[in-house]
Amino acid sequence: MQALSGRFRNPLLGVTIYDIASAAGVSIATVSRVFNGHPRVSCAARDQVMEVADRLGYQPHVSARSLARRRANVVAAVIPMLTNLFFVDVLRGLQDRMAESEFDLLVFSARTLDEVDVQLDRALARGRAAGVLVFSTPLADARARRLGHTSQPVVLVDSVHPDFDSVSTDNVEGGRLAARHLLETGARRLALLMAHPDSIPASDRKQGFTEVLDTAGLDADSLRIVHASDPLHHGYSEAAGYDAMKRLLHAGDRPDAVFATSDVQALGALEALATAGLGVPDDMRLMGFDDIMLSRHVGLTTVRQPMYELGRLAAERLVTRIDDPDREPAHTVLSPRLVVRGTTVDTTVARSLRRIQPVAVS
Amino acid sequence: MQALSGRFRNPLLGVTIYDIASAAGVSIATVSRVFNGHPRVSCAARDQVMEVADRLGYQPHVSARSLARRRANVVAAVIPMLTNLFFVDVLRGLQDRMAESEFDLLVFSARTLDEVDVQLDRALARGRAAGVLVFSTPLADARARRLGHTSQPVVLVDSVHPDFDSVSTDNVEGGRLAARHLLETGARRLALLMAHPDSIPASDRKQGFTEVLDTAGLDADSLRIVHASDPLHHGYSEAAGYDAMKRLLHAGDRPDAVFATSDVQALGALEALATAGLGVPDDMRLMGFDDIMLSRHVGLTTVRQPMYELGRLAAERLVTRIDDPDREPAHTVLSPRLVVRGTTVDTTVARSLRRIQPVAVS
DNA sequence: GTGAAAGCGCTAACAT
DNA sequence: ATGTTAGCGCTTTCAC
Repeated sequence: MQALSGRFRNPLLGVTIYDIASAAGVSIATVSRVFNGHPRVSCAARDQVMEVADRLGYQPHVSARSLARRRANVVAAVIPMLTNLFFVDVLRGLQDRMAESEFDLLVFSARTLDEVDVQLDRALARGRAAGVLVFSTPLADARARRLGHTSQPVVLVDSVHPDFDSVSTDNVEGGRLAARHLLETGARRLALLMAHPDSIPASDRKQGFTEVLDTAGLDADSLRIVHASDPLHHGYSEAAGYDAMKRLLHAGDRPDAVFATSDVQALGALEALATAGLGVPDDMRLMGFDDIMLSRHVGLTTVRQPMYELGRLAAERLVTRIDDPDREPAHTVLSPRLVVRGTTVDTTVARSLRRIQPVAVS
Repeated sequence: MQALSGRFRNPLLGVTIYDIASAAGVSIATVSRVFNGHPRVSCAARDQVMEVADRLGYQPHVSARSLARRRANVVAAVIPMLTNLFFVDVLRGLQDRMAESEFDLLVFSARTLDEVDVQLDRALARGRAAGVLVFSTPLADARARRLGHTSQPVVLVDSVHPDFDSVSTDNVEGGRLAARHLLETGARRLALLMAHPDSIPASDRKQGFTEVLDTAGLDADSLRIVHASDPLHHGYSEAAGYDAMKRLLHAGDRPDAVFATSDVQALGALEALATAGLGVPDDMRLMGFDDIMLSRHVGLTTVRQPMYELGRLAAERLVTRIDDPDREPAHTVLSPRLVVRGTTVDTTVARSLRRIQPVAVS
């Protein structure tokens, strides 16, 4: 066995296939084949290569590999508003699925939807990622074109567009669940705390919500709608909820039930109510959307999105599409579920309900 | 201006510097120089190159770049227990700082400390990352050697080791703050809800905690210590806290104050108390550590770690070290802060305290 | 089954 | 200031 060749450098930093090849007495092609599970290699050669590689602590160089293969070994996730606990669970699902694949996960987070475009460009950089997951981002023309112009597989999470794979929750149905529940508790003067009006999920929830109210025969006056004033996080923030509730209370003619388009908003609203000295659910019923971890502790009634599954499925879909880029876009829609807690019904009732419908720990 | 050369492929997929060079009538070296901000290029050439690159939608290929430069364009963060809300805030700080740099962020999460080693290997793969951030991971010999053997810059977050840069909170001091506060509320029969005994942060908090009790002259009998039974998440979980509190109550001789080594544990403990029909703070005082977002809503007294700053500083430190790998390891220790809420003192008092010491929104 | 050789797209040292 | 050229470490034909 001859000594390591002239290519030898820092033994820890740069063991290359050349080093392995010369130490194992084979060509670099054989080494490469061994590391790519190529079938046409003799057992003898394979064993020899593996032994040497092990001894020298060889690791393939990821950039060299992806350059030669013309395929990146990471996927990118573009996530606006990581502050929203919603994304934490989704991210977990994503992580878990990706850990099983050959891909690593690049995370780009954005505080506003404008920042999303910047991060999207970073994520779509040539050779950067084998695929991109785009979270909760309305795909107006410019952005859709940008995504369409790339040959990279794209999967939309929590938003929908005909040209791309998507995984989302049935937000319209979620809105219906909320409306039905509030009506069932006896509420008649309702209010809707909206996120930014551009937000597709929020609009969908609104649609389902108002649809049920219409069907129930409530007139237009019985629903008040308050929009988030702050564009930050697209209105999905405690501050936005707090502020919206303040304005709602200030306007007089207090509603008896409020549906916020997200839990974070609802929590802000809850604080505004506490500050105003109002009790929940006695003075006002309140519910949110998402079922983030916090909501269980606070006892907030909400519509649960299967967040972890959302992340896992999205990752699954992306991996599938990377392997087969030419399939038709598929759209997966998950069902939301009502979770009744103490902010809409008397707590003793809520407790017994909770016992029947235990909180899922995903 | 001649047409694109034979190297021309998919106009969207693979515009290379060769395409730009021939279209702009310069050499590839000049194109490269323009894109690397090299000073010695004429304005004319620069403008011409930029114009063409813009028109053709050129983007440098990241893998090719990092291969040629011998430097990756991403940094990796290895994060155990992403479920713990603690990490969410740290991650935000990280993200914000990294967005300002040339580096993108690769996230590796692990559910247990064993998984950390697997993810660490992925993160340390040759050519993968320009640097690695390792979160909350005890660096026993094997792991420290593994990290020492790589030439990649490593920054420890929430743990300390002489060989590496680190950014952490003064956990011993945090433990002291907790003990002093509980003593001040009049508590005399104390209990400590520990995470896994291997956890360095938890041990440090314990050390500070017991130190103050000793100084105050409490005998050994007045402190009961319960360890997390479940190794998952290293004991930093609601389930662990719930279980530990159950065992504590079951053992009889109820303590009048409990310090949990993390907020998530404290929340679990809180549930166990509620289930047992015990009130807080009347029947028992309870406090945690971290000050995750949830704690404010629940009204949990706790010791706040500056999580966002932890993330930001760690990122800062890593970027610095990548630029200058030979500097001495630096250790930054941030100060924790007591945050008094309703689980240790009567709520009206807590409210007035809160007014004086408003919750920081980082 | 194996090796030689031609790239992958870029950077950087060396010329001029 | 600009071009030529030799890599970076790997994959992948194409011969044999």
